Amino acid sequence: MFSKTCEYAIKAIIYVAQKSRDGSKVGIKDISKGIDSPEHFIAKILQDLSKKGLIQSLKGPNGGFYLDEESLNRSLADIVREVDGNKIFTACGLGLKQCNAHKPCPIHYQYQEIREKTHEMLRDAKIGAFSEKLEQNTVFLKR
Amino acid sequence: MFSKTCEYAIKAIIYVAQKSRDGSKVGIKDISKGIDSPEHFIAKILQDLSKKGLIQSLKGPNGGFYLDEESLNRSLADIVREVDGNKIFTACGLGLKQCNAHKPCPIHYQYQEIREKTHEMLRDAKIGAFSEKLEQNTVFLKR
DNA sequence: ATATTAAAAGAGTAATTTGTCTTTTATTAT
DNA sequence: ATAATAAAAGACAAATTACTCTTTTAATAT
Repeated sequence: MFSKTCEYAIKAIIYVAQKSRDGSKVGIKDISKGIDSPEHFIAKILQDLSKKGLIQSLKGPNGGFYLDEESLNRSLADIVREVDGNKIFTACGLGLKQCNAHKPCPIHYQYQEIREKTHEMLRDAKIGAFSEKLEQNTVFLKR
Repeated sequence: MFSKTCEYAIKAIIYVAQKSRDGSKVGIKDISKGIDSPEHFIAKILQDLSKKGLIQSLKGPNGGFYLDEESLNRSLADIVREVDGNKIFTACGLGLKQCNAHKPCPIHYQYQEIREKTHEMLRDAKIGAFSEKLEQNTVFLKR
């Protein structure tokens, strides 16, 4: 479904969203442990997301990653689009470059439905919405 | 969604299904052109599928690939399972090793639905069912 | 029997994705 | 100002996926 990079990105952002609710900032080590990902790898990923404005950061003591209001209101679809591109929302299931109602692949219409459902699910999943469930341990980011 | 290998496998099998309806056999070059794939690569893939019994082959003059009755009655799900494994039907959307109703990831239930729809679509898609549409040019395997 | 045909097998290379390590830059507390 | 902290940046390394090329084996037609 998603690349490893994208999986880590999603988990990291959800993790930071919850951990920085009180205004504090979250360090790489904390994040990497919290989502069970390679430390330097997630560092790279967050640098990219930071450049793209999907996460905020501050260097130095008491520095770390956090999310501003805008970032909190984003959906998983926004993250996925930035990290994996929009092929998951648009590409043909069999890899055809041109695949549409006029010249459909054998699974065009069936896969279109799945793409739409996927898009819907990611669009409806707002970053900020998971914090409470994480807090209450009714959803998890590792294991 | 699928690996390149799996995309080629699906297209090749559907192609062979149609082309060998009259009892003839289809050569690698023909297949590779018919589905627009690298010739030697699809050769490797078909060797594997042949070992696994998802496609039949015969060497020598007038040899090539074809599908027996059993193979024609298989679904795309069977091919996908053999080529990419069953992670597409079972794995967690965020890559968690343990992810279930008891310890769900943030998108567990939503993604479960998508997995089920995907499974359903592939299970219902029988290899033999595409031949007529291909013949009539209402579905396509390349471009 | 022999030449021809076409898949099977094997041994690579190339590209992409995933992950690691080291150095630099920015921020803050003292 | 200086030391400490933590992200940014850059250069690799490993693993996986995608693809290529050559040789061998099996079947068939003559």
